[in-house]
Parts: sequence; C-alpha cells; structure tokens
Amino acid sequence: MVATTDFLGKLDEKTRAALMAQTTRYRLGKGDFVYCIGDAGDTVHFLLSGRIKTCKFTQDGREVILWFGFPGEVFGLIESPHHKGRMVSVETCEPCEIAKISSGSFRDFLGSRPEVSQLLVQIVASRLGMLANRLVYFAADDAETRIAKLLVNLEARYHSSGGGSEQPIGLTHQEIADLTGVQRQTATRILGRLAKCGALSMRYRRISIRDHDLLSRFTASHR
Amino acid sequence: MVATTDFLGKLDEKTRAALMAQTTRYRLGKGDFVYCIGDAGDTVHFLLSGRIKTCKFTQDGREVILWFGFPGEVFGLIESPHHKGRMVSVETCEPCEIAKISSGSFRDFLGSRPEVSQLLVQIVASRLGMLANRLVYFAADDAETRIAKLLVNLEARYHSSGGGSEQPIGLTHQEIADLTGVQRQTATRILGRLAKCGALSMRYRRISIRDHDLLSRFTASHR
DNA sequence: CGGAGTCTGTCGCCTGGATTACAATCAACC
DNA sequence: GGTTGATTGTAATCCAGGCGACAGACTCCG
Repeated sequence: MVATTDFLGKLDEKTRAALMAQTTRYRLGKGDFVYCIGDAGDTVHFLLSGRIKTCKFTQDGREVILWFGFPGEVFGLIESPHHKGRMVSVETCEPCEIAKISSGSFRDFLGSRPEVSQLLVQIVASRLGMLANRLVYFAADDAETRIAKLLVNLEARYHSSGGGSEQPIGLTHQEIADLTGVQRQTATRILGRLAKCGALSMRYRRISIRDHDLLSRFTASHR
Repeated sequence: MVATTDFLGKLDEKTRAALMAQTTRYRLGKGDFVYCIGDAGDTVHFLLSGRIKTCKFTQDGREVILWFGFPGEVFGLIESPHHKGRMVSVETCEPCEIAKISSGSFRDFLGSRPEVSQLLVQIVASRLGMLANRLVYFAADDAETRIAKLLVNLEARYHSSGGGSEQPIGLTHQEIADLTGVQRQTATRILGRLAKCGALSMRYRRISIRDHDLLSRFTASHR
C-alpha cells in the first residue's frame, strides 16, 4: 500500500509522466536547504529520492521538525498563493533528487485534472490532521510516549513494505529530539530504555524496531 | 481590518447573500456539540454569532483545543472529501447561531467562483500555519510564555477593532489550560502572576489585557 | 594513519509544573 | 434568598525532564 502522503505514487503512469515532463530536476547534498522561511520562491517541489525535513526554528535557534518527507512527496504547495514567502524551511537529511515546477505551470496542470486537485486537498487535510494529532500528543503525553508514537508512526509511513523487515530508521537522536520536543540527552536516555527492554535494537546510528507489539505498548499514555 | 479567519467578512455583499440563501440556519445552546469526531456528517458550517472551539480528546478524556472560532468563520471544510468522518469535535462556548450547507451544494457554489476557492485555500493554509506555530510553542516555550502568546494572539484575532478597548477575553481558566496544554491550576497561578505585575486585569471570569506592551514582554521565551 | 567533526552514552543537579487536596466565589435556578 | 454546580484561588509534595559537562564511538578526509 502506498503511503497517504506519497503524491507521485498515487498518480497513474501517464499523469505522472505529463507532470514530470514539465519539471526541472536538480540534486542537493546532505544538510542543504531547499528553501528557508521567508524566501520568496513560487515553486512546487517533488521529492524523487532521499529524505527531507520541514522545520521551523525557535527564537533561540532550536530546530523544530514539523514533518519528514519521503520520496514521492509534494511540498511548497500552500505557500504559492501567499505573498508572504515560505512559511517553513525545508532541509535535506541526505543527498536528494528533487523536481520542481513553477506554481503557475502547476496550476495549469491541475486545471484540466480535477481529480489531482482533489488528491492534493486530501494531502493537505491529512497533514493538518497529523499536525493536530501531534499537538494533542504534546499536550497529553510524556516524553517516552511521544517518542514511542513517533517510531511507530514512522515505521508505518516509511516501511510501508511491512513484514518485520527491521530496516533501520535513519534518524539521529537529535532529529528524534527535534520531532518530539525533548532534549537530545533525553531522547538518548529513552531510546536506551526502549532498547534495553527489547522493543528496539540499536547499534550506533542504526535504530530499528525489534518488537513492534512491545513498542506499541509504550504508546499508551503513562501520565 | 477583518481577521484572516473571518471567511464571511471577506466575501462581498452579493456573494455572501447568494451563499446564505442556500444555507439552513439553526441555533445551539452553550456546551452543545456541532459535531463530534467520527461523525459521518457531510456539511460545511458558518458561525454567525457566538464562539466555538474545535477540539480533540486525549485517551484519558482531557480536552485539547485546536482553535477558537469567532463569527464569520467556516468549519467542517476539509472533512468533506474524506470518508472517514469528522476529524475533530466542535463545541459551542456560548449560545450560537450557525448556518450550514451540504458539501455538494457548497462545491457547486464554489464552481462558478474561483476567487472564493482561492480564499478558502488561504484560510486552510493559515490554519496549517497556526497549528505549526502552536507546535513550535509547545516544543520551545514554558507555560507562562505559551499563555502570554495565547492572550496576545486572541486579542489580535478577536478584538480586531483595537484601540485599548480592554474588552474581556471570555475564556475560563480551564479553556486557557486546554489551549496551552497545562493544568488548570497552573493556568490560574500564571494568570494571577500576570495580573499582579499589571499586564492583565482580572475580576472573576473577566480577564482582560491592561498593559499590552508589558504582556508581550512575556512572550519572549524564558527558557 | 591521524586528526577533526559529528554522533552517542551517562552523570548529577535543580526547577517547572503535574498532582492532590481543599476552600472560597460567583451565577443561576428554584 | 438559599441550594447547587461551575469556576477560581492557594498551598504542599514530588518527579520528569531540562541543563551543563564530559567521555567514548564512529566517519570521513587529507
């Protein structure tokens, strides 16, 4: 099953080809920014390979990650009608291949394809829902629960292939901390706890879910 | 200036009349639910008078408020294309007058008015932005800062008339707590602190901003 | 192969705010 | 005008997790 957020994966072959024909492709290295908050850019982007993170920054410079993007995802969508510039920054987590299109051309492309517009509305709605859920988690759950939920969630989105693959979740402790709003040290401590009890397996920089059921037992709030 | 989220206020007279002509109106008392998470409803709503809150619930039954709606606001928009039912609950804070329309009729209405569709996209985008900001606040700010930001924000949205009006912010401590993810007692303590130093004036159930500049000094993170 | 840079693991201290437990106010409806 | 229920005020206790401070582990590159 294709993940909810995988836009390109949900287009049929012909439509995707038509879209791709109008884009220009480029590559970015690890840690590069696709764009930053406030940038004027008026383009829509599609992630072809690699992983990106959409983030904002706090006054004191800490990064808060809003969501991760995996191959197939669209981004830079909602800012186009705005004239206030980008609302978020997008940073690559690893070398990425990206396709972009001006929002004008994209609008034209959508003009004759209402079902694609419909799909986009659903994607935006699902992002709104995800953010709303995360807000609830922040308000209600302790750090351990938030991290467990994140891991389960990422697994569901990223390893859609499923089947106890035990692929590593390629995130650093810092990124997990930025996603869950805790200190990096706290993330390390909690991950260690989860590994010790057998829910995760961890070899330096290689976190993977060993026991899915056990882990999901931690997603029930302990407050 | 009309608040960003005031949909009806941004339509011109004629368009608004055309829309309203197709809606059915009804009234709800204080504390009633317009709809609840999971409901099947396929309607779009417009708040004519009163105040509503959009919320979700935690596993242990605590309410988390996503945003407040003031007169003129649309809601129930994004759920329509979904077949999973409502993603949130909407509850009135006081007696309300509401107009509703089936999402089919609304789609027809939009069909011939692309500029209104455009406006709706902007409204959804701005809500996405608001949620994203709140997420950052949760991740970065302490309780006092979050509450101060909330008050400043509400003032900006609600009392758009401006001019040191000192109208009370009609929220209970519980609602402020639900909006900022703190305990009710903590909200009370912090509000008391802000009142003692002169930023707010408080008489039972009547919180208003006395010194706007002083209050906004508390919105700079203290972490 | 050695040095620099980035990640990870671990400690101890200390504070913000959850939690528990009441008491006092106010509104509203008999 | 008194009883009921919602809202507010306050105070004592306790602990999750923020913060600072390092010491290892691993990677990458010259």
